[in-house]
Amino acid sequence: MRWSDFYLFTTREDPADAEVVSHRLMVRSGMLRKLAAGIYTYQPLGWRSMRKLMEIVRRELEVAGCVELSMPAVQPAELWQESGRWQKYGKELLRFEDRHQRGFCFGPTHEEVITDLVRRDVSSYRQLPLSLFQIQTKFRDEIRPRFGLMRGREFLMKDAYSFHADGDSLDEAYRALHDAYVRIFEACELDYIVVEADSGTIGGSSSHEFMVLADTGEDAVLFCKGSGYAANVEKATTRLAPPPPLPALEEPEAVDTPDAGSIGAVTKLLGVEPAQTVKTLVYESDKGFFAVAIRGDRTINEIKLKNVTDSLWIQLAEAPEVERLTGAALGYAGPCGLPDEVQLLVDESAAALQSFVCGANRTEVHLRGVQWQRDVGRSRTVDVLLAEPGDPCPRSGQALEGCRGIEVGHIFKLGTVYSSAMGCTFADENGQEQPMEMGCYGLGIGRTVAAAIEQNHDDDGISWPLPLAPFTVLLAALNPKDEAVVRTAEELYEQLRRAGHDVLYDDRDERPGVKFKDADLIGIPVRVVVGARSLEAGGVEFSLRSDREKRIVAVDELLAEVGAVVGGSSRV
RNA sequence: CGGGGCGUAGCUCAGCCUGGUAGAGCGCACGGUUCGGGACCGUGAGGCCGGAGGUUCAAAUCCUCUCGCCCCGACCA
Repeated sequence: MRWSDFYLFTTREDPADAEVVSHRLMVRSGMLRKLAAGIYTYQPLGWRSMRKLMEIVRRELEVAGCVELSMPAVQPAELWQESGRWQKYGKELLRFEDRHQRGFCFGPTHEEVITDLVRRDVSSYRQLPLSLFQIQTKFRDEIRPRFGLMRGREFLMKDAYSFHADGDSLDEAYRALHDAYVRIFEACELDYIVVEADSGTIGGSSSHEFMVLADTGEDAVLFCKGSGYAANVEKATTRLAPPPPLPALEEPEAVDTPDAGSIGAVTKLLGVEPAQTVKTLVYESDKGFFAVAIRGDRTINEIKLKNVTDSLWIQLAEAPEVERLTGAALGYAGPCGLPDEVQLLVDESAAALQSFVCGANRTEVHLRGVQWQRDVGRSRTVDVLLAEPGDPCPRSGQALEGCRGIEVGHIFKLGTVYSSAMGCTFADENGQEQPMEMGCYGLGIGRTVAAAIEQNHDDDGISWPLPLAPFTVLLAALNPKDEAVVRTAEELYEQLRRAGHDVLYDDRDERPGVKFKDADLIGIPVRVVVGARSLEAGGVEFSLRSDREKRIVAVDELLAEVGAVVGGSSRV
């Protein structure tokens, strides 16, 4: 491709509204342009990288036995009402009506559509298992789109769905997709880890996320090198060591604790460790009020809390509400003697304490020597603890390490959640009707490309991993008025093209400095510069974006040099 | 939705506090000098100062309302 024929316009200045590197560089390099919040045009250069990734994804999914199809972006409300998600999905689901006032939404995901398709076509165990995928534009009306392609509203996603007669078959497909994802991210040369994940509104049992490691990642991950355990903090568990026990008392003792509405103040006043106390927080949800008791030094994981309470939404109750329910000022809530309308949940970390200090549900009073069995009413023990770096690994007991990641892939075992709700059934060997076991497997196309930039850039611009580079070779003719330079460059351009290389030929009438700066910015892996100076030195200048070490290569050896780095043809 | 910030030329921004009728750099066009790391000189085009209302002799500037965008939080494949 000749630059002069291509559609590629770089900018010198950073865009005012871009924060993270990938967003900034994609805009500056002419890959991406915002149309509205979270909605972008992929300019030709950006689209080429997306296409490279899509080809890798297609290749590996087909190896894993998936078949490509394409489903509508606009979906009828009835399907979503049938699965129950028309109510459940919230404001992220972009809903609208057609001219006949029929309800529609712009698909944020396609479980309903695919389940509807398969239930119409498939009726026997003999037709199973099946795996289908598409690469398609989704829309989620995110509360806060940000970071360019990392969290857009409209975005490209590869989504795959599998259908099975039994759980073993689902396990098999799940593993096959897992392995395909591994091959995809390996092929992209990305640094990533696979973590256990919360399954969110999609629902279902088992779930793993593929995280590209990056400090700008939106997700926090905990992992243990010893055991291989790795989980999103939303999901991560730990095995906390109990604190030194406090002496048992005959009965709880009320202590005046003026101005001690926080764990810090209470522990100071009573001379105990935060870990020897229990703090109680009151939550409000669509399932009513919950008091959550957790060890005083720890934080509640609200994702886990939402899951264990099976609620659509849950949030800390407002102060007046808390005061009404506990009969005490904020900061003095405790597990003893709560009204019936409040359900008590006790985190395992708190349940493990034999004798502890907690709020008395009386303003400026705490209790000490409280014991669960003896002093606290009906409660449910749950895991709602936010695990933190340094906590013991649930498998090996070694300290967990923390890092941040960009979620680029997420795979779920859905079980029969959708097939049951929507009557996607088959006849088994005995002629009995059964709901199909389902899996679903997402992979963010734009997000992966953005993640690749987060991981591969420097102060001057992008440094593409070869497989995702929009072009693999940049050929620059430095002085387009110098006949020898132009002749050599044109000849090399033809040679490289004929050899099947994806070559961008910078034939613009620009000063050398501009060409070099642009070359660094757009980050094509292999750079070949033809200039009067290089010709004098006996050839053309050859360098890699990754190290930028330049050397002169004879014109007739260039093809071999490029081939040695790039391999064979790489065109999209 | 809560908190904070920003909307002025294609882009990045100054001007606003203290009202007097529009600026810079980059980019663009033309001419000249340059030509291996975002050149220089000259000339020029380009703005309903996000929108609506108000105050005022006079509003980019002050007030009210609105729309859009960004950041933090809650939320999310």
